[in-house]
Amino acid sequence: MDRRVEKSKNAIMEALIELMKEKDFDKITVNEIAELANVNRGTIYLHFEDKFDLLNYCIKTHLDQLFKQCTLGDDTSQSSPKSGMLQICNYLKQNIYFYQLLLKKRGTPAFRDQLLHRIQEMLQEQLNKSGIYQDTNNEILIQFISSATVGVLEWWIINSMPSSADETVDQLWELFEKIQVVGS
Amino acid sequence: MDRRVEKSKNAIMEALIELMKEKDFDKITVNEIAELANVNRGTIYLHFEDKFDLLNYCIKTHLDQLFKQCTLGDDTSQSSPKSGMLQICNYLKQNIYFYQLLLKKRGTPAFRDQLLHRIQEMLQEQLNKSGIYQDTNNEILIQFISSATVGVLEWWIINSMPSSADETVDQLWELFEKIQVVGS
DNA sequence: GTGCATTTGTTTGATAATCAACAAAACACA
DNA sequence: TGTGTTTTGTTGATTATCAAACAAATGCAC
Repeated sequence: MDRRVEKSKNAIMEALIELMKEKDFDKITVNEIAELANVNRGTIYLHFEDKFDLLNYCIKTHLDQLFKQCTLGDDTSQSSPKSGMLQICNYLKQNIYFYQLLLKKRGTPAFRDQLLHRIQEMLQEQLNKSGIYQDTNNEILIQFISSATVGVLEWWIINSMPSSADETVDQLWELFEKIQVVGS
Repeated sequence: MDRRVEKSKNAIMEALIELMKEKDFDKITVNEIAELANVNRGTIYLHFEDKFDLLNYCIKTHLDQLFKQCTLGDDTSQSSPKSGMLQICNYLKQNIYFYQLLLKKRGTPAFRDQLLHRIQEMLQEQLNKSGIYQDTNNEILIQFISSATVGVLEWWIINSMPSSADETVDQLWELFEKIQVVGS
């Protein structure tokens, strides 16, 4: 990708996030974003459909980073689903401000949706690998687990992570074991 | 000025300064600057003759900022030459790392020269205003005072500002009074 | 509602920055 | 000294960004 588009996109994304710290998403004007990003307003429309497209791209980029960083450890000895989840939690912790912002502020169910989708994909992959639960309806199972997981993560983030990452994942895994979706 | 050239120039300048913290000026390659600035190498040549031109521009920009900020207080009640010098010292203090870098590292007598020149201009203006010493040779006087002043500043900066700004300016002014270049 | 101001998307031509390639200069080193 | 490598400046073709202007849509006060 051309240096220029990368720089512009980054500046625009950062500007949006910065502005979202101060005011509601739909109170933010494209002009403000352009100004803070130090970019011509037209440049924003060059890369994004509109404000909403920009927000989605923003979220996507951050989730990309999260999942990339967390599957990066796959080549090490530790690559169990549980350690993957622990990595995710630790990454969330590092960027708590950003994720809290996206979950607390209304107007961004898009974030929850994308996160849910990612978790579902991750689970699907894990299930295919492990081969367990081959006989049951995977759709329902995935829906069940992913919703539960995202719910817990959502709670964990919004409440400023009252329990430690390890503790949280441990408890989560205990529940999984009870459902017998992971080896007890 | 076009947004793009400002952004590029700033990135390039910052990159050079960043690199000068680590290695000697003439060991720095244009490629490195471009890389760190995240700018095409050609872009550097678009704005600057070469490395040396860039360095001079760097220094000029920073001195511009210094003197602009320090003559900005002119509309307030305090605008005496002494308070001006105090402002300069305080500004130098704020950016000590940068100025120390330029004075300590060899290969940048350009900085001392530019600073001296600025001080001389400043003095010239002050002398024209006040009208004192009309009868003596202004050239020599300016040379004398500016050299002395820059010398003191140089010492002050290189030695990590061992005395406070007020203290330093007070002492400097005491000497000026002895030469009767300012009212005692 | 009516009018006024702001915001949105889009378009224009002009310009800056990009990449890739190049020859010449400077450098390293056997 | 000669040779291979790095760095330097420069070039040409292409793309991204710019500023300014515009009509349509939206919002807001009265």
